[in-house]
Amino acid sequence: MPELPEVETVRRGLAPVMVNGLIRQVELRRADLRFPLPERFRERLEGRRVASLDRRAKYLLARLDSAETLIMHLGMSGSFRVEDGEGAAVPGDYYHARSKAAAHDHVVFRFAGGASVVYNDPRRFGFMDLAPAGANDILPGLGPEPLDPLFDAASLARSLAGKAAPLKSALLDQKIVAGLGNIYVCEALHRARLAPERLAGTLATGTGRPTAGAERLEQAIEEVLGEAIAAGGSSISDHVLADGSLGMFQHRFRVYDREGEPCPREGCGGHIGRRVQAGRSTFYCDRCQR
DNA sequence: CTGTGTTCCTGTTCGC
DNA sequence: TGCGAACAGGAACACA
Repeated sequence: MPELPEVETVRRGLAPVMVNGLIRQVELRRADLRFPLPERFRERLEGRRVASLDRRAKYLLARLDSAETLIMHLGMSGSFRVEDGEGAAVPGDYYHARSKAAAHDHVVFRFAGGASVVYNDPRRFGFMDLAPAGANDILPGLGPEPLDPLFDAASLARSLAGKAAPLKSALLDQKIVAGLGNIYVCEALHRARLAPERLAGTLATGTGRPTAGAERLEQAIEEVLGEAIAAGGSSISDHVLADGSLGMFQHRFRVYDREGEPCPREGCGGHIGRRVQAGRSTFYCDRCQR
């Protein structure tokens, strides 16, 4: 489920509970998620205080006062919710979250003071790991953060230079830009008026100067991610905020899951098509994306 | 090295 | 209504 905006939304929801919180107890309801949980997972967490909760790409990183880092990835269907001491949710539209909960609650972090953070993940594509103290390059191979000022059209064009892969595949590649998934790649390409099957290398030039297409794409990525974060992410089926409420950006999709509808671009007159690329559905306007 | 296809798992939706 | 097939936001891995 979650791409960068959803993970960032989750981070903001969890931060008030987790940051400076003391992990009193960890309950594991199974020994593995997508991968086995790391050695001595409970022992390394219990009694530790969370110094900060960061996000890198689609990963949540809880820095502990032991200098270890708890790495969490939500996979396709993972979500967190916050409960108070009695097992009821903090205020919010909890009903939605509750209906899916319980059966797939895999990990519970209980904090001193009574709040709990519960990880739920029906498909179990998510995972958690602990990076030891002093580990450098905790998440190797990830490309730039798209909302980092260092990410600009020139660096994007450089990353795409020489690539024979279609833009759709290239943007899903976390080494090129970190944090985009199927939805936001489709949305960014539409905003940039670039066809998903266009070859990535065509956005670079020999001179190192970015093309107009690369400029538009970089702008579109920043814009769509920023708007999505402001809307609390997109709730397709699983994404909920930590208080159980829903993200709203799914109502603002221009192409994703809109096959057959008219292109929302003013004066375009095209229609939204769907095709499978790299095994995933790609939605695009058949007229204004080139 | 590059790019594509498969796979992990469960739940929901769609067509007959 | 019931049932099987297709499909779903990710990413590691195998393979050509």
